[in-house]
This record gives sequence, C-alpha cells and structure tokens, in this order.
Amino acid sequence: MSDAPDSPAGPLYRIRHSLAHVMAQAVLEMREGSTLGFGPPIADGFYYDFILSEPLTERDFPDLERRMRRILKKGQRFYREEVPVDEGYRRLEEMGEPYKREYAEELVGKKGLESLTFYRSGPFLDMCDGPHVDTAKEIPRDAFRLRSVAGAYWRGDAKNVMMTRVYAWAFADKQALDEAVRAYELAQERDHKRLGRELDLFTFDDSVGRGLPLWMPNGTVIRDEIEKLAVELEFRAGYQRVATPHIAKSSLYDQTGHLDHYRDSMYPPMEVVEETPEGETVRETYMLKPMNCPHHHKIFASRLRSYRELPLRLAEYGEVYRWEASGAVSGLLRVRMLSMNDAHIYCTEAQTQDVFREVISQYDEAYRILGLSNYYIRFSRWDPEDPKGREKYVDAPEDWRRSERIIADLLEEMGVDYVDAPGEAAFYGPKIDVQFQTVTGRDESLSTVQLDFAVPPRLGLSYIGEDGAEHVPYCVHRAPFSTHERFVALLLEHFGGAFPTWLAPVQVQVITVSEHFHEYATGIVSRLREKFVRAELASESDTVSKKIRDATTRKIPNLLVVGERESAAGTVTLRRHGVKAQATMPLEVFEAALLDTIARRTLEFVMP
RNA sequence: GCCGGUGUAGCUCAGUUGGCAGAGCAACUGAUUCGUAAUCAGUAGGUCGGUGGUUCGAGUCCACUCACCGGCACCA
Repeated sequence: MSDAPDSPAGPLYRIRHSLAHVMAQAVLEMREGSTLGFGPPIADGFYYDFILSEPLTERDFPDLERRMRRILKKGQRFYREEVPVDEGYRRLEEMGEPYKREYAEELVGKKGLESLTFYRSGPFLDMCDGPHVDTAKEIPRDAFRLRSVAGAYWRGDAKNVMMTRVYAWAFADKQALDEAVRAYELAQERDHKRLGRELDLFTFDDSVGRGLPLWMPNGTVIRDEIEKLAVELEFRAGYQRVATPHIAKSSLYDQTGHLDHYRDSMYPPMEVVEETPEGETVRETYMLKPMNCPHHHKIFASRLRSYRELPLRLAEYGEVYRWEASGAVSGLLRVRMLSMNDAHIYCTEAQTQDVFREVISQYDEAYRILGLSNYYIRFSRWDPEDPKGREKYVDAPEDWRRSERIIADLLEEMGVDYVDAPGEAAFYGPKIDVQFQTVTGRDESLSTVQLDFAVPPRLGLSYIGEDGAEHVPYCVHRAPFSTHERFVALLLEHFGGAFPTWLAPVQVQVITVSEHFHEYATGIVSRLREKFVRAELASESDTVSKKIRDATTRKIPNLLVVGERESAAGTVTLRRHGVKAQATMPLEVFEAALLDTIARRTLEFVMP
C-alpha cells in the first residue's frame, strides 16, 4: 500500500479529511440546522458541501478558522463506528441529514453493504468511510487556510439542489501552506486576463457583448504568428485552404444533426423575410456557424470525388460562434466567438489511422516549437450509460464501437498514455483531446482530433472507390491550436507574457541615450522594419532608465541601446528581457542573429 | 443556467453615521537630452456599471438589471 501523502493511506490525506470534519463541525456550530453533503480531501486541501441555514461568506472565514483552531486545540479523538444498515439509516434521519441518508441507501444498494461506517469526533458525527487521524493533535493548527466559498450541485448534477462549498488549503506544515499560497499568488500574476490588459492584447466591451473579444494590435500579432505557423505546417502536409461564410441556413444544421444535438450551444436563428415581385412572402432562417465542418462538407460534396483524392485535407482559418452558458464565459478561455485553425480531412476507413498519426505528429511538432509539455491526452468516448445519451450523441452504437476501436488501437500502437473519458465524445464521434491546466489550476481542453462517422452520411457525402462503387468517407476534424483565443491564453500564461522574439508584438525596441542619436536610431528601426521585424523607437523625451523600465514592463524581448559609442562604431548594445549580461555588436551581426531566431522560431535568442 | 462575491478616472485603489467625488500611475502640454527599472512642472480626465425607488439631499439605503471574479453544471 502506498504511503504517498495524497493517497488514502497517507498522513496528509488523513489530515485533510479530518480537517474537513473539523470545518463541518465548526460550520454546524455557526449555522445550526445546516445539513451536510460531501467533504473530501482534494489536491492542496479539502472542501465540504453544505445546505446552510444562513448563508456563509468569506467575511465569516476569520470566525470559522478561529472555531476550527479551538476545536483542534481540544485534541478530540476520531472514533470509527460501524453500525448495521438499519441503525445507520435511523441515525442519519435523527441527525437530519437527508442527503447522506440518500447516499447511504445508494451505497447499500450498489455495494450490498451490511453496515455503515461513521466517524465521531467530539460532538460531530458523520457517515464517512475514513480514514482519519486518531486524534486532532495530529493536525497542525497553522497549516490550513480557508480559501473560498462556492456553489456546487449535490452529486455534481445540475438537476439537484445547489449546495454551498467551502474550499480550504491544508498541508502537513505551515511552510508547505505558505508555499502553496505564495505559488497561487504568483500564478495570479500570470493570469491571462491580467496580462492581456497589461500588454494591451485584447479587451471586451459590454456594448459588443459578453464573450466577444476585441483583439488589439498587439494581440492580433500573436494570432497572426500562430496562424502563419499553422499555414506552413499545413502546406507541407498537403492541406488546401478554403474560406466559407459565417452563416448558413438552419436547414443545413437540421441535416447535420447540430439542431438535434448542439442547439443549446448555438445562437438563435435569424429570420429574413423577403417580398417577391409577385407579392409573395419568402421566409428563410439562417444561423451563425458553431463549427466549420458543415460548410467544408459542402465543399467536398460540390463535385464527384474519387478515392484518388483521399485523404482530402481542407483547412480554414475560420471564426465560429457558440452560445456558451453565461457562467462559463471566462476571459479568452471560454468565448462566444471562437477563431479556429480548423481542418477537415476526408478519408477512407483504412486511411483513418494514418491520418490520425499524421495529425498527432503535427501536434507534437507545434508543441515542441512552443515548448509546451504540461498536457495529457484524453480519449473522449461515447458513454452508452449516459442518461442524456439521445440528446448528446448520435444513436448508432455499432458505429461508435467501430470508430472507437480505430482510435483505441492507434493509441495502443503508438504507446500513448491517456486518460479514458467516457461521456466526453463529440456528438458525431469519438476524439482525442489534449488537456492542459491553466495557471489557476483549471483543466481545459486544448487541441483536439475527432473522428466523425455520423455527419458525412447524413449529408450524403461519397466518393467513388477503386471498385467503382460509391462509399461514404470518414471525416477527421482537427484543430491543433485549439481556438486562437484559448491558445493565446495558454501561451500568455506559459510565457508569463514574455514571448519569444518570433511571437512578441514588439520584437525590438531601440532606445537612444539622447536625442542626438535620433537619426542613427530611426535608421536602425527602418532597416529592421524593411525586413519585417516589428521594431520601434522608444519615446525620446524620457530618461534612459525610464525607457528601460517601460520596455521591461512591456516584456519586449530585445532592447537596443544606442548612444555615442554605438553611433560612432555602427554597433548596437543588446539588452535581452530577463537577461543581465549585455553585449555590444555590429548592427549587421545583431540583425543576422535576429532574423535567424525569428525564422527558426526559437524560444531562446542565442546571442552571436 | 445555478450559488456566492465585486463594480468609483485608461489601470490600481481611497471615499467617515446619507451632506460640494479624490490619490498614485498612465494620457496630454511644456521644459529637460540624460548610458541601463520611474526627470520636473502644468493640464485634462467621472451620468460613481445601468434603470427605477426612498429621501430636502444617494457613490453611500432599497429593488431590478448588466458585466466581471470564485466555483458548480456545460464545453474548444
């Protein structure tokens, strides 16, 4: 049995779990008549869910923490009690714990338990499987801290009541707590929303609408650079670029199945009414596209296709619109206008694995260039048990099994470690998602590769096979850079706003020591701009110190300081962001190294 | 969508028990031309998120609403 701190047998797990009970005890003291949900240990601490008799806010935290410490000081013991099921039920009813009572019944039903386990500590009694510490003396009084209060549905189901969840940090000692809190605070400084404002990358405006980002010039540079990279990777892999409208008739989405399975995520239809010269009224409804695939499918369908054309790779730098739930919208991570470097690859069933392999290796290449490694692979499958099955997925069990087999075999063959995720499939097929964590610890899907068996037949897509007969193609959907919104958010947090030179909105800033060197400096700027380098001259009415400070705050990767020495010798003094050492070199030498680092998209600019 | 919190100048934030809306930074103007993280002086900047209400009087109290933040649900 493992004794890792976060495994159930480990001491930290017991401390966190027991602290959850102590917190619940304190909450029940403060809010008599409240009832309990679940209160498990989690990474960094624990939480407990309550139905509160009176609301609790973060303003109550000092009081709540004080009560918890008082309880800990008493050093009460934790007693395990096993009681027969019927007595357990009676207890829970007497305790006035309807949710625990409901759960107990489910446990008994599913696991065939003959007894229920309770833990008693002081006046607090809770149905709980443990394990716990033996006595509260084992719990350090200075290594926990209440963190936030949040809402959470009972059993994680939106149809159930909303409980109040109190989150807390908890560790084995004060130092570990302080470190975690400090790390959290540092992470806040890397939050993409904050950096986006500080670096002038994007903004939102109430009068434009929620979740609709406005990209500023600086942010647009980053989008454009990512797109350039995508265009290159795709060109080499034989993709062909297409462009399609942002809207389509709603009848298209009826055919594809979007209206059946995806309607909630779509903006409502717009109705256009036209009068014909004959006085007839013609009504048509259009919808904003939530995905590019239907349009691409129509390009595929525009003429007869031969197996010789497959795999046919259609790529589009397109914007799609999704009606995200209001509470889900968040910065650039969840938006209602999504920019995607999207592509659809039409292929035969036999080609599918190769197509997936090709796409995955392209992802590896893109992540390598950007130095991204903090992600994991998720195999998102159909869940036949999903109660919302009809609503969520196309109903074709055999196709699901077949398509999932193709992906599972491939993952197996490639030796990829992945998390199995039933219930996370797209409505039209299984997919491989790349998951990453934001600096604030939220898990988000990034890139995705999806196998679509459902929509091509619905739209009657076909190609003529070697046998001269018509066949329905598979379609592989892929978006290596997620949405540009989410991807820029990830990059911002990943680089802490200090982008490598090739991505930086301003790549070089020239700083004059005094305005006597204006001419030399503007010469450098225009020479670099001639080579498409994003170079700028710093304001000349400030002191050198001020200009350095401003450029540093803006995290500009390369500063060139020029004064008497440089202008006389035709050199520049290079100051790199975050690097103390400076070097003076001929302008041509700097320029060559700069153009090289940009062309190769290196993460580090190695000085000549 | 749900639970809770928060909205004061471009940004960060003050604003007593209801009584004339403030600071720093940024911006703008002028002076300064300076060798590595903030030169000096001045000017301008606001329907206190919005609407309605209570009041002699509302940034402050009440109702509704919008947006944002922390979560849950949903998802790229």
